[in-house]
Amino acid sequence: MPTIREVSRRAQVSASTVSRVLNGTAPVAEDTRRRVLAAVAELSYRPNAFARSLATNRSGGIGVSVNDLASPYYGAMLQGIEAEVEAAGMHMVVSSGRADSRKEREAVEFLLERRPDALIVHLEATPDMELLELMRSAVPVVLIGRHLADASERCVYLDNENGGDLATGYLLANGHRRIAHIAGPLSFPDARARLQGYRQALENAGLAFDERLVAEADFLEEGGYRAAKRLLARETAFSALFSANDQMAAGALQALREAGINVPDEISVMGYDDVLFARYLSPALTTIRQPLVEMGQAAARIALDVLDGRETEVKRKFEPELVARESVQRIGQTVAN
Amino acid sequence: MPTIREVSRRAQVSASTVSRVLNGTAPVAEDTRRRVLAAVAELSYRPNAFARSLATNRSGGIGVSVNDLASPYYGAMLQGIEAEVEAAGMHMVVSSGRADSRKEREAVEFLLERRPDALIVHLEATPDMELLELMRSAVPVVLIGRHLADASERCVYLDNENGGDLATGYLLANGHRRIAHIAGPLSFPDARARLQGYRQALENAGLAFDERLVAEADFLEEGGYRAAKRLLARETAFSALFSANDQMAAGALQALREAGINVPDEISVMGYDDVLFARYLSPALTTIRQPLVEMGQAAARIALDVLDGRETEVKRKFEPELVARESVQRIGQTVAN
DNA sequence: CTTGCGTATGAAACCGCTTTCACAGGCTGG
DNA sequence: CCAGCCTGTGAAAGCGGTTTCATACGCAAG
Repeated sequence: MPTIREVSRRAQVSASTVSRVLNGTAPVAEDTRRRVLAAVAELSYRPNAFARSLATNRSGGIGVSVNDLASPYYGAMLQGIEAEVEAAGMHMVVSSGRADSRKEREAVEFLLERRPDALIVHLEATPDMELLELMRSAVPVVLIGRHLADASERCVYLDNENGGDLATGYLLANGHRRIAHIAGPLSFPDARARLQGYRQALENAGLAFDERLVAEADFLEEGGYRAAKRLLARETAFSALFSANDQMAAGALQALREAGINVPDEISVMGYDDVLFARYLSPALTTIRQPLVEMGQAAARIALDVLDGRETEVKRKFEPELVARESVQRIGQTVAN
Repeated sequence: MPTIREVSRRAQVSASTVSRVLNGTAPVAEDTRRRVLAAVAELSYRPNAFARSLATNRSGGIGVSVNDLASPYYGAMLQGIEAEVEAAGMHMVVSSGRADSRKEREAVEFLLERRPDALIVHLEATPDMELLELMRSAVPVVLIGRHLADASERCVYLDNENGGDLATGYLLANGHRRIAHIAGPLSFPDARARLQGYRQALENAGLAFDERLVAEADFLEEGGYRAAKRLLARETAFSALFSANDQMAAGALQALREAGINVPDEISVMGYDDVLFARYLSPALTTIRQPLVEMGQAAARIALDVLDGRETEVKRKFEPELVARESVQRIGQTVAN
């Protein structure tokens, strides 16, 4: 591996000059500049990233923590983050927190040790207080998928309460009155907000909240499957089911199928997130779209803006959007097959 | 941020000693050791990762390149890699190559610039020659999901030909004779091998290969959907459809549904990969399982072993396994609903 | 013809760690 | 009793960049 000094010797200049040419930090005579570039090419020189980091105190890395690398939900976010980060010539260091407060803390610690220039985190299990403390640390932190009133300008989030309301409202508009809900882990703000939106919509429609219609699960397929079974076992009739995310909805669909219940003829099902596979479920899942890729991009853009000391004007609050497909149907109606 | 020198002053020792305590690179008297540790704690000192990297020429990072961060396929692999890499106290720098030979090259270049200690790459579009050249470079490279005869010990892969054969054989065993195939991009070795396995199985069964039964697509849902439509439009009857991956199978399922064709009563569908959502499709997808998480782990383990100069004894070649669910049915039979 | 300024460049300090080398002191074995 | 060897420690030399500071040069202004 050639060093900057070797390049400088070959180009008959000092190391400083090579550095200046490469970084454009000071004017260099056109002639010198060409010699340097030629030497760089001939030796196929690559600056040593460590040395550069040490000198500049910049790693060029953005630490990213999400819950689960294998989930389509986080995958979409990562994709958005990656696009922006790499466009800025930086890279992502990713680690997952597995939705456990201790593990989340470890993941953040882990990333911080690598001295990233900024952190983009999706932390669900970490309490607000701890989050605020983290955000006071030296490295800029952007929160994704969560809103903290005290750090609003560093949060990219979706109005989940509105989303829950939208989902439930759509079911109500289709004539449903007995609407079950599979909630996410209620220790997560997202899950609570969606549940809250659900209650809100019921209330607005003059319907009483019935906790026998609610089952808490874990945002995973298997959990949704089991939650649906529990709901069914309670023998509290319902004509529609709103799941707090698509993954659980997929599980629920399976549980209903196994129980010989036709969706949407007998029970309508509503998801949340609009992950990629939602449209390929059968029936294609009606759901609430979260613009995950865009949210990832926004988070990255904010982080980069903060790093460069720019005042950021990126959109932070995203609105949920209903995506009507086949799994919800007007009550009483039956689709001809 | 305290430096090692501040710690050393506080503990009344030299910086060397602090370094030795922290890294365990040389024996240190128990008493000194305690003083150092105390000073570290009091100052909440964290070694500067850049300086350390510069001195040791080790970044502690493993570069990982996959095609698509949002796909369940790569997500599972990443998960496996992450587990091993973090257990070894290292981190992942990830970048995606988007299955395009130029972009793949860029992604690798990008990672190499960050001086990772090793590279784990899933490169589909890059030609063998270029791959071999990459593997001759200074940093250890592990190939995942692809086999190069000339670098076998650095490849973690699945026997895809066998997988294609297994899938097709299962359909044959269920009495199917007219079996269509949605292939992946034939520029990818994986896709070619699966197609080859398909031909192989047909041949073994004494059936002629009929290219009208094969449609090439892109490994994505949408592509599978369109490929299935094309196949249907050809009016070449078939009773079973083998898709080279689950994502395309999901799309195909949708196309068949739209065409009013019942799966599996009229046409059986076979996937490949067993990604998470496969079981939640309707009908639940019968598929070929690729142990993606394990393969990711194996790749990481090999990389770490090479780094430590250990002779690795990790399994490299994985065997496909059939997962029978509901989308394939014995020909002529009809499941009671 | 000075003076002064702007431009282009080099020397050297510095970033914070690891590691080599030297050495002191206490033991061991011949 | 002394040579030789451990064990524990410090000083200093890197690692390979960036950046500050000084300087040389050319040219315009006085």
